[in-house]
Amino acid sequence: MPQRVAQELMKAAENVFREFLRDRGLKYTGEREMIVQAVMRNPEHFEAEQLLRDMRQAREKVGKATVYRTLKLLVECGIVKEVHFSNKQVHYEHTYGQDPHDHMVCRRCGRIIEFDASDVVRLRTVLAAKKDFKALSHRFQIVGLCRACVQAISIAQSATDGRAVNKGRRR
Amino acid sequence: MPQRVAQELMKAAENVFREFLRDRGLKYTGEREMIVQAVMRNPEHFEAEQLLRDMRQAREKVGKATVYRTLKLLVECGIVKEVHFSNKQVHYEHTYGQDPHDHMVCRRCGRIIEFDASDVVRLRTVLAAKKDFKALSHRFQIVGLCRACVQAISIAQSATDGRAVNKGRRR
DNA sequence: GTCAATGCAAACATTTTGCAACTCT
DNA sequence: AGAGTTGCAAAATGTTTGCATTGAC
Repeated sequence: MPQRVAQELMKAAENVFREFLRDRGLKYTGEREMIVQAVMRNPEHFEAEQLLRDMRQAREKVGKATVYRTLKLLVECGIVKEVHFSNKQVHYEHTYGQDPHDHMVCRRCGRIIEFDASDVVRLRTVLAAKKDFKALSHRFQIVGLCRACVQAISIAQSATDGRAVNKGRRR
Repeated sequence: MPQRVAQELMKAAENVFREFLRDRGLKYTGEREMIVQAVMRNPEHFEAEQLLRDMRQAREKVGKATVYRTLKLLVECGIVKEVHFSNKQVHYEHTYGQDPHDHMVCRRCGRIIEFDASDVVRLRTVLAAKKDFKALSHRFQIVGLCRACVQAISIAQSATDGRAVNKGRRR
């Protein structure tokens, strides 16, 4: 069943992309088709390099430049969104057919937890109004500790209670 | 008067940094001192290269690597915060002695508007609790249009009313 | 047939690192 | 004295670009 849904979503996304391209006089090439498909079958969050690896593993030959160029188009057309977690590379996520959400990022293990964005959307509108600003979108991440890591830390903590900890350590 | 406040803030920041370093067995070198000062006298938001340029203009000789290394320490110690506006390079801002705030970024002219973060802090706590997550900090930006740009656009809009616009354009 | 898209490699921009010389403490 | 720090230049990333060739419409 998820397989079926995924299939339909993928088709739908392909159509959206094709129309988007047609409207601008751009071409729906074989490469672009392969890339939308790869995006849609990739995990929720991915990076450009990862997508490329995935495609090459699937024996789909595309150039790195094409992947970057196409991702840009997919962002413009709203199928994919850029997310900036760390500051190394850009992360992408497919948003097509998904409810708007934002992320909590665990500082310790890197785990990503999604949550519904409607409260944030509500808040952004109120805040923007106060500054005569027109909010169109937002970037929001909550950084902290997931449950497992809170526990892990409190255990480590109690094991060293009363002793000096972490003094003089280097980077 | 702002000069006087700035002086005091700068001293205070220097002290915080010095203590932070001492606590970890690191050294408070001449270079590090120059860098904190440069940071504190720089505009609210800056990039590493900008800081370097600023320091060289002020005849303060430091290596690029040292600037990057020291900025990292300043972030750890809480005097400076990383902000990710675009995705080119990291932006920094000094947060020492400032009220927590977040940013609205105008999509058209790049203008940055700050706003008080307390509502966001409140919201992040509520949201985190629902997911068994412990919020420590957040990144939040509202992307949209500032007043001037909303106006500019609506004027441009009415000037081309009734004509086909922006079809078939390339990148 | 035309205009756009591709792939490659080279260019880029930013940040990090290895290492010998130096400097706080 | 000795651990930590510096600056330089080289390396590493991640992304973009120029251009000759190929392909969609």
